Amino acid sequence: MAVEAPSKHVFDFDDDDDDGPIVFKRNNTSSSKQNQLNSEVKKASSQRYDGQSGRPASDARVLNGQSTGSQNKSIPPSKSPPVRSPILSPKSSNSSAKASPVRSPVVNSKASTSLNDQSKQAMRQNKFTAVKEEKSPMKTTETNSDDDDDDDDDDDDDSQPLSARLKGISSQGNKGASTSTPAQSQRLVPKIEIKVSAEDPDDEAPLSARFKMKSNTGTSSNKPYESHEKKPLASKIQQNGSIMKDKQQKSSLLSDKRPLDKGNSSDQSYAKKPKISDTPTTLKSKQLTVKAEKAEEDDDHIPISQRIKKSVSSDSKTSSMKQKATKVVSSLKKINKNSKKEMKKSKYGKSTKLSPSSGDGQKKWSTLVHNGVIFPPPYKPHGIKMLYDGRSVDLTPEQEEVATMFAVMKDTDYMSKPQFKKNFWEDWSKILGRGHIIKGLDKCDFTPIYEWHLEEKEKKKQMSSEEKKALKEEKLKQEEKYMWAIVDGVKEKVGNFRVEPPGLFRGRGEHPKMGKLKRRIRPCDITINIGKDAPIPECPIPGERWKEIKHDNTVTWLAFWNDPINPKEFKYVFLAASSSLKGQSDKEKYEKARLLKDYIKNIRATYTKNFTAKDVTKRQIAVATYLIDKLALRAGNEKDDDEADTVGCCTLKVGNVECIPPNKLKFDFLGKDSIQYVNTVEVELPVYKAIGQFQTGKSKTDDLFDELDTSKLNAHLKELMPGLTAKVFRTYNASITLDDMLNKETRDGDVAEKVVIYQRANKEVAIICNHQRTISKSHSAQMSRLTEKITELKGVLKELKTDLDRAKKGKPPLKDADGKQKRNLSPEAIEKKIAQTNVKIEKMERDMQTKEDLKTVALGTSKINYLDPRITVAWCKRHEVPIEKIFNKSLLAKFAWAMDVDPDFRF
DNA sequence: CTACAGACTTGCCCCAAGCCTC
DNA sequence: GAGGCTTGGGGCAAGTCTGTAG
Repeated sequence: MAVEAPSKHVFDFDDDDDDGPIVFKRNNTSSSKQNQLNSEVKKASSQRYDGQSGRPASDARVLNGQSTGSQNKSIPPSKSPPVRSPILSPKSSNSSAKASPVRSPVVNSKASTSLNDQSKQAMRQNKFTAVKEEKSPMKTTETNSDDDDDDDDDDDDDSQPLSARLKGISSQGNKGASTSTPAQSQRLVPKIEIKVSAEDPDDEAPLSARFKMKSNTGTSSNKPYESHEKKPLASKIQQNGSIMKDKQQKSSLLSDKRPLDKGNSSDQSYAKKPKISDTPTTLKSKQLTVKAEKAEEDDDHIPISQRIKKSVSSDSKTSSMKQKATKVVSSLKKINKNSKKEMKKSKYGKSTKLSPSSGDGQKKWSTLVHNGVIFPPPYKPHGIKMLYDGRSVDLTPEQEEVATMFAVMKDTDYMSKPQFKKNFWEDWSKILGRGHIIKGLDKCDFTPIYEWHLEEKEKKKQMSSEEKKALKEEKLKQEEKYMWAIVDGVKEKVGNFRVEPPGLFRGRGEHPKMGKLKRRIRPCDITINIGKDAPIPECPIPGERWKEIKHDNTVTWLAFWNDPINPKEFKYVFLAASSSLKGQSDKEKYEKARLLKDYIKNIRATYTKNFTAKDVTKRQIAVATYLIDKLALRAGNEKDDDEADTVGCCTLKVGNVECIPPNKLKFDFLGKDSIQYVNTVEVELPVYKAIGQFQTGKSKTDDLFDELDTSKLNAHLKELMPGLTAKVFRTYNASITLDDMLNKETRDGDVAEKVVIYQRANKEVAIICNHQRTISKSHSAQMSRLTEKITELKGVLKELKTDLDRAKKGKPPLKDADGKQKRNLSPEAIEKKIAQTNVKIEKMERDMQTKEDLKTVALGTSKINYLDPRITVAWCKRHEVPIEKIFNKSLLAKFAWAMDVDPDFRF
């Protein structure tokens, strides 16, 4: 494997999975990004840590945690025990996964969602209302200080998540508002101080720790050989984490490994250079500094409710929990060690920052080694003859291949789409050639091929598990070498190293190109990006060669080819989500969103003021920003005619918005992936009026915001906050909603109950973001089965009650349905049974409700992309919920960078 | 300033595995 | 042990956003 080759010094280490530290290194190391990350990290962690450091206890803890912390942790022996049962984790995952996905191409799922919509609306409405009140903007500006964690600020609702507001409106509105006040007062109290320390037994620590280990092993283990090399960072990390205690040293070593600038760079970051790039940097630096000082105030941003909780709970329980949590997570921490260090530094040094992540043009890596990509096997003709006009037709392998692509899609919705067939025919007929017998699709009968396909599928299914296993291993063996890359000396998983196979284009919605042939990609289509000193990957297809070899370390892709459907576009091969490169940018994304917290008040004030601006563009920007903020709409870039006709905020058409007096707007449009967005919301009157103005004199298909496009909008947003773009609002509102809901609604209870709270918050976010899924085909069957079971149980209950009455009178129970005599039980025993049955019924009814509620809501997308994992990790630590209950294995790997967060972390 | 190229992130669905129930 | 349901991850389409050339 490629990996070994590079081996570079560094590499070797991998073996030990333990070296958790590696991860850190990365962060540090990675040059530009690293910096950023570092900086961010610093913030984030530092914030809490550093920032807090100012603060009493917590800080201390943190610090310790970082460097020493690990030691401390290690101290508690308790840990070890917990570590073990890895098993748990899997289960947990299940639990977490609540919503099961269903598929079926329903476009309008939304309709079904009506309920959701309602709730949404409610929420939103609240928001709106709330918003208005908030207006007092000003603060922000000056405030810029962002802090990472905390900032102070306003207590206003601004900081609050939309959801909060919304809710507030609906029913709960009060909570938010009322609560808030008190909260503030309390907020300072916070946290930590109490942190008592840690003694807690880590027992609980659970899974996460173990998990990590596992995962590592898992990954690595699979591979026979080197556990070392192979292990993904994440795993390493985790392991490290767990191990860490002892290992700190190691970590250091590791860090050393990363020779690249990185390590240093990280330092720099600490140092904080005055930002390079953009504004963001500046901000950041500011933030940092500010933060330090502010520490106390910080919480202002936090929704009151949250604060309250913090303060309150924080005390004893919290602290203890924290400790525990910490421990649990501690393993993870190790990972972060480096980061922590950085943070510390940052504190001191604060300042600098790194360039913003994107770091355009910035160096993303110093050395990059990988093995290129793997191609799908060549087509193997099956020789099954399709029919044309009732007669079997001979096809060349090439013609047959494309015919098979079509035949196999027989039972999909695409077959009912004329556009699909038309495009397919256009491409296939070219391959058939002019004089071919087949003159059109109408007389084609692909059934023989379809049936052959079904048989093949069935054969595969019927293979013995040994055969399946052998096949799997064979595949793994072939792919092994492509699965890993070595970035700056660290082995990282590659995301999509398999070249896309040929097929028919499955565009979503009414895509004009659906059905077109996506031709086979060959080596001569592929550009490889690799380190200068790395060996160029051997072209896996004999006699062919790569299109081009590049050594561009300002980008993260390992390879790309032009999309055969749209040659102007590219298909990239990137590292996996668990890689530190991706982790860094993920973290940066969330830090930016957190930064928005400091500016949001001002931004809202600004757009509110501009609802009535004289200048139309200004007014449109104001209204668009409002919609993006309140409804979490996407920016809405312009699209070409050869793409599906979907819209986002800036591309809304007049017909997509209906004004309903006195001040409601009904939105109905197809958004990304042609998912319908339907929502009726109450808006502030000026917004309502402005929309009306934008609509007058236009036809339904005209642009609502005719003066606007995403670049203008984003340019404006950047004036308000460095680095701010439309999509940041989605991240911000999603994360702050989660943070707020979790903190408001979590109560004492068992883990399962807390998980339900989490799911509910997750669902709220999914609704805000309009993350839908199609209703499972078997949904209604499942529901009726549940209903039946419940009915049955109720029958049982009734019988039991009868038996109970009789038993009390000393009579024997009645015979059962089969006429058999039932066992004679004591009244106590029957009562117990009744109670058990009741519990069962309740649980089933709850499950049913959940299933119904989530039938069109997809929770996964927000979890993966919008919810700052630190919120979840910190909450888990605070409430002693094993992180595995919320994050599955891949999310744990993806969010390795967040595991070490302080339990007090608030978005 | 616009259009386009380029580089990522986000998003839904599919499907093989694993899990659960009977 | 079979069959149905759930899950996790892969696949790849479809967005966002930045930089640059003209």
